Amino acid sequence: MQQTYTPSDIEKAAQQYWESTQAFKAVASKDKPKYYCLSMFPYPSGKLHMGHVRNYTIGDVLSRFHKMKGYNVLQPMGWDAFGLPAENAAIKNKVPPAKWTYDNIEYMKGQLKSLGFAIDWSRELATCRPEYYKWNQWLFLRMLEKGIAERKTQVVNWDPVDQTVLANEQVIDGRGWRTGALVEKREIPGYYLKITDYADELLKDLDTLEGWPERVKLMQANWIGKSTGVRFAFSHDITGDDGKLINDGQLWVFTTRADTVMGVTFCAVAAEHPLALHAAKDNVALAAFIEKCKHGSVMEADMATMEKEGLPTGLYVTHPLTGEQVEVWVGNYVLMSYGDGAVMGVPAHDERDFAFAKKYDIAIKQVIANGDKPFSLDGWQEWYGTKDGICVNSGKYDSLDYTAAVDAIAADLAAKGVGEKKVQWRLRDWGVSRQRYWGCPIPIIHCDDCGSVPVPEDQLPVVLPEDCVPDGSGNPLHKRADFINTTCPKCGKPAKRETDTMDTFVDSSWYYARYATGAGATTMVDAETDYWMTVDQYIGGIEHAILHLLYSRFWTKVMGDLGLVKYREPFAHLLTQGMVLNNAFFQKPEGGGKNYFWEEELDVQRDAKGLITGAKLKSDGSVLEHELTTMSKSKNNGVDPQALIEQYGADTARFFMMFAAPPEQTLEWADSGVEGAHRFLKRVWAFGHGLSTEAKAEVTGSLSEDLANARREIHLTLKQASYDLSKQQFNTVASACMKILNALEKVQKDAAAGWAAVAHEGFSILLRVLSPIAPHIGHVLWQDLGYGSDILAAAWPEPLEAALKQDTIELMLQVNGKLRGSVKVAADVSKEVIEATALADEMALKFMEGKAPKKVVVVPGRLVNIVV
RNA sequence: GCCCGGGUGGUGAAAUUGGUAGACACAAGAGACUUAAAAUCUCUCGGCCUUUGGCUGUACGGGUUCGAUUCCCGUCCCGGGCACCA
Repeated sequence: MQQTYTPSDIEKAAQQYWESTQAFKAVASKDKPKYYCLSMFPYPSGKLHMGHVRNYTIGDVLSRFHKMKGYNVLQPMGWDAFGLPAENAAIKNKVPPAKWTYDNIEYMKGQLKSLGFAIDWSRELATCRPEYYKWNQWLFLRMLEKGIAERKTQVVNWDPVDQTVLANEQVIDGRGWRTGALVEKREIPGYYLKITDYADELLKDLDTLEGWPERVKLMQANWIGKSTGVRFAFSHDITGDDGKLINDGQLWVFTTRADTVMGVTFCAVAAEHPLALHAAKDNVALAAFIEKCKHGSVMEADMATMEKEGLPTGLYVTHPLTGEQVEVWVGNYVLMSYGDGAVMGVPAHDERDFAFAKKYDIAIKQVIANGDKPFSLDGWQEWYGTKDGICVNSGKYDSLDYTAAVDAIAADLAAKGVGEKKVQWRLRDWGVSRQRYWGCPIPIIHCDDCGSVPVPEDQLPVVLPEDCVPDGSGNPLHKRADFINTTCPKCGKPAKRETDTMDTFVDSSWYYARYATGAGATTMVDAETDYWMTVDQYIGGIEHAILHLLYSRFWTKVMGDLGLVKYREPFAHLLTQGMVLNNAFFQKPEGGGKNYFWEEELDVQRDAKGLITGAKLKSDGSVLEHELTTMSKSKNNGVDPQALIEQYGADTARFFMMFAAPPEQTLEWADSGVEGAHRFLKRVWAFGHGLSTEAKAEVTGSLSEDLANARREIHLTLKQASYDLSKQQFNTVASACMKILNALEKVQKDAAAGWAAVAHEGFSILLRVLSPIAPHIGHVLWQDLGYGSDILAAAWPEPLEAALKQDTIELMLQVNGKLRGSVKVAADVSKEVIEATALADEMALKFMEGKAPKKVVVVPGRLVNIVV
């Protein structure tokens, strides 16, 4: 074997071996338990970044570990290939999104292959291929039939200059990212999937997901947001132009605080609410305010932080319990699309209403008391808003607590026929229509006579033309007569195709099932899918904790209800990988937004601790701001792993990435430890080279103390590493590899008889623990040292009790909880003997200062604490 | 603003989830080898002090406990998500 460690040769040889033996081709088989290990597929943005390397190395370590444990492993890979960045690239470079995407896929696939991942490439898919998205369309049509999909109106960001719908990401400080024009809210028709019909099951089934992190389940539960409240109506006799009562003379609201209904002093409605529009007809100021509300953001974060503003309508409604007249206001914080587009205002017991009432001088009426805490109008107190209190100033409801008051008030409202208890979900239906070109066409044909007609199944897929070049204004499909013009499937007259495409979350909601179908499947899923599903281990970024994972769970349940699959949940175990962060440098140009620059374009100043104190553009010296954020194409801060792979090899890149931090932890990227990882692999190689000429033998008989200690250290470390692997804590598995090598190197080669046996035993353990992380060097050394032909077929090592055995153990000695020394005792000694030994210890006596022990705490195998 | 995480040496981190704080590394410093450099190897490395010893120390302030990085309450800071980025 070669004397020097040359990753390029080693990695080529190992990869050729895997390729020629089809080592990672997954074949359904009942002989072994199956292990479906899935990493979230990448968006083909151009190059891999460190987040990808982290994600896929984690998946690969788990895949290879399970292969060695005797599982039938499936690890597939594919491309989340539709999306906005391809259109942005098209605008910039005048290249069709399809070409850009396919070129990126080809390059990134090469990068993934060079990292030596144990992927079954025969199952590769790209969501922009008709043979894949055909089934999006097919399932969408099934959902339409079942009433799970429906057409209604949606609110979008509209750029009036480009005449284009903007994604939230493209709205910067209320303006279009390219035009700088003030963005308007606009209502347009679109398709929704009724995920709210599944809210209950999506919430309940979280309890069955034992392999999911608690925090993700908690986030999903909060997102679904089940709350029980009361929906009730204020009455009015306001008539519209047609002479009829607006909304049948009822203003409906929903509240989770029905116990405070007696404290209502105003109502607030959304700017688009019929009462608001009615009042605005002869109120210029109100009309202007409503117009202004149209320019607000549709994003929840903006809604929650913006200044709450409102205007009175001059209209009054009647309180259903008190009969009092309550004024209706228009509030910029009330959403028409949420509930009934109206809310009750209880300033005394809702922080937002309190601020609103103070600002506009609306009455504040206390109806909840907490002990004898004084209620003051001066400032908001935390307790005003809590549910622990009793009703006051509430007539017959006085002295009731929260639960009793809600029950009584709900009953009275129900008796009058103007209200009822209602379960309310925070979760909203999933709007899937996108006014964008590079996505899966929605299979609908619009006919002047027949309306919206589903495309017949035998005409699927509706194929997206791949040669369009978007220019940023409107959807380029509108200019494609060959795509748009068709005939109505119902009446045969000329008709137009829907040009909206589907949300890319649709594509990623079921790809895991498609990987598992057999080659050449003629249905969406097949019998082989049943063998592989569910996914045993899913790995991906924590940023997907809610949306993608919730949509996938929903999609699975829909497929289940359509009889396509038997499982109700797609992912048994979930590992949420921490994000890889890097500094991003930007300037804020006039008109808002952020312009990002690559660090190479800048001079970055740092203080003695390495913290960034400032950054200037090399070209003109202008000053930049910086933030620590996720690596992404749009922020010009992604670190391409290619240079690392070329300089040090894939094994170093993988090993370093695993060593740098535990997988779930956020990682601030710095390559300062890469050298160390590489040095370690060089030492592994050198040790293997030295050992390759030593005869192999079983460890027998008694060993010298040094050898026995080294062997115990190795087996102890192995035990810890196996435990760490079960916890999916790979950074300490990597350091375990280093500890084993340190132990092996520490004993002199000629120290004693039996050295070679211990060294071979230890080194073969090292290679097996190391190989899931650094598979190339593991594979080649395993062969070169003659341990076997394929390390993947080798059994996972088990620590030997004989090697771990110890006669005496050392316990830490504490006096009053402070470390004062240690005591050595026989390993099998009783608590009483330990106590006696400790109390007789010189250091113990010194720090007891002659006082009698009050208590002696003995923790077996760890410590003894004398309390005086 | 709301929901979910995180904060430990100069740096990345570890601590078998209440039991020796800083394993394993990186960086730095000193030394060995070398004509020299690289590579490699050895040693030192949280802070303070009166240094074969002691005090102190896990963002900050309290609490529970024989014992707290770990559990509880409060505060500050950082990251993720907030429904059209993926």
